[in-house]
Amino acid sequence: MEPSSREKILEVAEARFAQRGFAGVGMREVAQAAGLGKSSLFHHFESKAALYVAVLERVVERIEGHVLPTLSLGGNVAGRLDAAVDALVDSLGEHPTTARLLLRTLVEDDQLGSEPAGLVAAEARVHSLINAFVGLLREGAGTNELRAAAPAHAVQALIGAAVYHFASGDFGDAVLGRPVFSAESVASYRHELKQLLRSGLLSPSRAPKENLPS
Amino acid sequence: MEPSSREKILEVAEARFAQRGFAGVGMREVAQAAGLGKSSLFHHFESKAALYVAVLERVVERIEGHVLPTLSLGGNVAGRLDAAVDALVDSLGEHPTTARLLLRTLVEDDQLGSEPAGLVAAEARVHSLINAFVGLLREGAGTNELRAAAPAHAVQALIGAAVYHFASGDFGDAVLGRPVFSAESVASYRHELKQLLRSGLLSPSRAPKENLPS
DNA sequence: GTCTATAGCTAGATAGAC
DNA sequence: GTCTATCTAGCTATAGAC
Repeated sequence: MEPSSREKILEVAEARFAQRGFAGVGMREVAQAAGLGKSSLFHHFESKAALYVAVLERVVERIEGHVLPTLSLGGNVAGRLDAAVDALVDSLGEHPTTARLLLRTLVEDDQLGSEPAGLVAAEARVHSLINAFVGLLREGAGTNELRAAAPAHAVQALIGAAVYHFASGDFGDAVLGRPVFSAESVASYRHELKQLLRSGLLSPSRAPKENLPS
Repeated sequence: MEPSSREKILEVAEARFAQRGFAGVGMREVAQAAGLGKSSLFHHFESKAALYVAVLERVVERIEGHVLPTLSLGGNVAGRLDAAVDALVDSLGEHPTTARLLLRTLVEDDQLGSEPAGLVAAEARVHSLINAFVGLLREGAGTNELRAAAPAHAVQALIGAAVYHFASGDFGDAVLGRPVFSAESVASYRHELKQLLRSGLLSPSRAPKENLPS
């Protein structure tokens, strides 16, 4: 079946908001790309800010759909962390605009004047996901399965590594020498990120004590 | 001595571009914050895009000022990587808008219509810095000092972890429970990021072989 | 649910006095 | 080097016919 107008609008709006941000996109442009007149767009979404929030909610749902199920798994912390990281990477690697929109939410304040209904809720859901990662690391540190790191800092690094990579567009393609969103690249990054979290970069043969200065 | 108009403009423009992006900031707003009329601003910068490029150039210089000197150091790869990561973190932690502007450059395409002079050059300088990190990791993999990772993917993770953290604003403050840019937080993150790159998250006592599934 | 028409405003940029 | 005044074009949003 062909998509409803509402779905078509969300689709093109997501692509454009991801590329140029809230302020950089006009309602006229979105309407045209969706094959509608501008006024018809305001029939489906009462304001530009409401459209943005609707786009953001879809993105958050996409990520939650992957990550939430992994949080109720059993097993040791390392295994659950692996599963959660896999899910996060998959959710970002699956759709080329997810990471960019998430990053904008994390990094930009304001943008939409006079916070519209739903924005705070969407941000809270992102916060909740982040807190799940922090809790996991804290648990691992408590049971001594992970080293006594600063869990909040490690989670910041993890989020940055995961989200930035899939938001890096042309820059990322140039660094990799191939498309970030190719199936092989996504699989490689999933592996590489878990490996980095597990045991860093040093060769196992030289790991880790003899390289620690003090 | 008090700052020239040009310096004052660059200062306020950087703060606003970092917060809301190129399209989200008006010349009127910048002028007012700099204590000038809008037309005076166009006397100093021939267009909004030219102003943005000037802001970006300052940011790139700030990062180069920290990182470039570390690239000519001697010693083993792990030591040089530590020095480069320290420099990167310091350059981002020193000024609260550096990371956000760098992130926008890495993540956003287009924005400024019909690329103004200097933009391509600034992007090339960022590329060159990234390539230095890739080269360092490649060298370490060649001498077996680092495990045979995918250097490009590892660098993507490193950049994301470093840049995102200092761009994460209120979200980062909430995750940490204290300001991202406090002196202690910057020092902690510098340490944590190096530690993560060196040996990951697992406890040294359980590291790394016995946790690898295959 | 889609359209045309338009209101009301702000944007980037320019002209020219001082 | 700063200003006021102005141009053109874009914006979000609304009114109301069909």
